[in-house]
Formats: sequence, structure tokens, C-alpha cells
Amino acid sequence: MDDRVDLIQEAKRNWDKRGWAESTAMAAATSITRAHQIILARVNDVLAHHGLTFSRYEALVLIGFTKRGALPMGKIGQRLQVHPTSVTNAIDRLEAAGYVTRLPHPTDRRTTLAAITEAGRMTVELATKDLEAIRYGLDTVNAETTTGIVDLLSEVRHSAGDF
Amino acid sequence: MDDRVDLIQEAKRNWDKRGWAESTAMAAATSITRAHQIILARVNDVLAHHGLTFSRYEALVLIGFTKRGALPMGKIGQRLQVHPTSVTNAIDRLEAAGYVTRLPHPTDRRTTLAAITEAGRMTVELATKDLEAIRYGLDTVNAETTTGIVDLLSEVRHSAGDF
DNA sequence: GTGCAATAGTTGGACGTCCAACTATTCTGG
DNA sequence: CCAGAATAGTTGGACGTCCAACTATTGCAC
Repeated sequence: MDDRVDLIQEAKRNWDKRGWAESTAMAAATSITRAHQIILARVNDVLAHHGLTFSRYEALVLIGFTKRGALPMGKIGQRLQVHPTSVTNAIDRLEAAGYVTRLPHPTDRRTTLAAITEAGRMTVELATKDLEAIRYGLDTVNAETTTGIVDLLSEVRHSAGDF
Repeated sequence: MDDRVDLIQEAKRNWDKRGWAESTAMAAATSITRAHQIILARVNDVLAHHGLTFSRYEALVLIGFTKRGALPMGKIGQRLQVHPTSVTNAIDRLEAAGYVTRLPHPTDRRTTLAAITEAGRMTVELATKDLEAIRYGLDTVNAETTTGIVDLLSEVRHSAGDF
């Protein structure tokens, strides 16, 4: 059907022809980069209708999952495994959109709590329905493949010290 | 060994508890994001010693693979599947580092050729050896897993229209 | 109980990615 | 043969990520 050549397979062949080692690892690293690019584009397309991006959505969901609907900035960074400045950035924009409010921590004045608003909760529900409709960017992929991706990449994550 | 909880599995559980659908797809999308983050950090760590990043390395290798050691900007973007402006950005920095030179196309004056320099060729060889040593960021992962990642993600790429 | 180390968050800057808009050149259809 | 369409590349701006450096607060060791 498709007589064109897979770009990553083509790169792998060039690697081998050149006598370079680890061409499969190169292909895997490149595949992950490209898959990330594809999925992020799809997900962000959908989330843009709600004034969100994937990273902001992740933060907003995380806050909404807590009992009190609030979480210290630092905790958000730990759970999402991003740098503290990325959290500051995301919460800035969520706050500007009215989805989150910054509150002082009751006992530790160093800490800032990000608290979800009613508008935030509403938006999370709607955005999640939209993301489910596109299977978080994987709607063109078999369910078994999806499961396999989670399994294989968990080895990558765990071997990198993720928990 | 590790009594801590996998963050993505934990997120998946929360999804399910909430009654949200497609929690596996969410886990897959999140896993890809995290794996990308891990691998990019490792690869860029190594490449920084050569004044490179992964995207610049990819462009430089691609140019070096051609017969004449030169490629139009647009072709680079097509092969690496990035936006034309990303190519401009990468070539700007490669040129500043002395790894590439911009040349006018002999017959089409709209086109700019990016040509690799001797320093560029030398650097690609050294950087490639360093990347092989860390298996392009996958040195902590089994070979079978690496192959599996390429296979599974090829379905993602192909189903997205990649060729 | 006090001074220094650790922790929490922010600001400013670098980088890669994308998009919209723009210039320059080439192609093409009537 | 020429006007409009298509192509090639760049600039400027938005966004997410990271790091280094900074302020404010808390904790701890002696």
C-alpha cells in the first residue's frame, strides 16, 4: 500500500551501512521522540479548546484528585516529575485562566498551595471526556499495543530510577 | 526491593477509581512523555561535551550521510519531521559552532544548502562513539526491550501517517 | 538559642518546538 | 508571457522544559 520508506528504518540502515553500533537503540530513541511529538500534538489540539495544554491538564487533574483540592507546588513537581520552575509556569497559566488559586500554607510560610477552583473542576471533566474520545492521542493504535507500550517503557522508567 | 509506588501506575489507579475511561491510554501517553524526558536528558548530557544537542546531532548526521555533504534546509525538516523553523534554529547554531556552512543552491535561488564542515564530520564521529557508549540513552534497558519499543512505536508512527 | 544548612518558590535566561506572517524566487495555466 | 499560485527560508512570538541564582522561611546541631 505504502511504497514510501519508514524514515526511522531508513536511518537505521544508514547507521548500519556506516558501520555504527547501536542502531537499534538509536531507532528506539528516535521513535520515542517522534511518538512523543505525535501524541503531544493530538492531545494539545483537543486541550486547546479548554484553554489547556497537556502539562497544565496533568497538574490540574493532580490537584483535583486530592481530598482538599489543593497541593503544594513542590508536591506537584515531584508527582509529575518536572522541575519546580515548570510547576510555577503551569500554575501561573492555570491561575490566569481561573482554574486554580494560590493559597498560603497554613503552617509553613515557605509553601504555596495550588487549589483547584470550581471552573477548574468543571474544565477537567470536560477536557477528560474529550481526551477519552481520542484515547489520549492513541486512538489509531490497538489496545494491545497500548498495553505493550506501558509495559516496555516501564522498564525504561524503572531503570532510570523512577518509582 | 523498591517499596515505592510507580507514579504512572498510581495515576492509572486514580483514573480508574474516578471512573474515567482509557486509563491505559493515559498511562501510555504519560509513559512516552516520561521516557522521552529521560532519554533526552541522558543524550544531551553526552552531546553537550561536543557543543551539540540531540536535534543538532540528528541534523548534522543527516547532512554527513549525503554524497556531497550538503542538503537543502527543507529536506532536513522533512527527514527529521520537524518544522522548517526548527531547522533554521538548528542550522544557525551548527553554523555558529563551525560544524556547518550555509551555501546557495546552484540552480534554485530560493533554496539554501547546509553543508557539513571538516570539524562537523570530526565531531559527528566523536559524538557518535559517546552515544554508542550509552546506547543512545537506553543503556539501562534490555536489548529485547529496545527492539520491542521500536516495533510498538512504529505502529503509533505509521498510524499517524508517518512513512 | 543561635547561626548555618536545608527547603520552597520565584525570576531570568537558554533551548527546541510550533504557528503566523513575511520576503524572495520559481512554477504554471490561460 | 505574465499574473497568481506554490515553494523555500526567515523572523517574531508562544509555550514547556531545564539550570543557575536569588529570597524567604524553617530546621537542626552544637
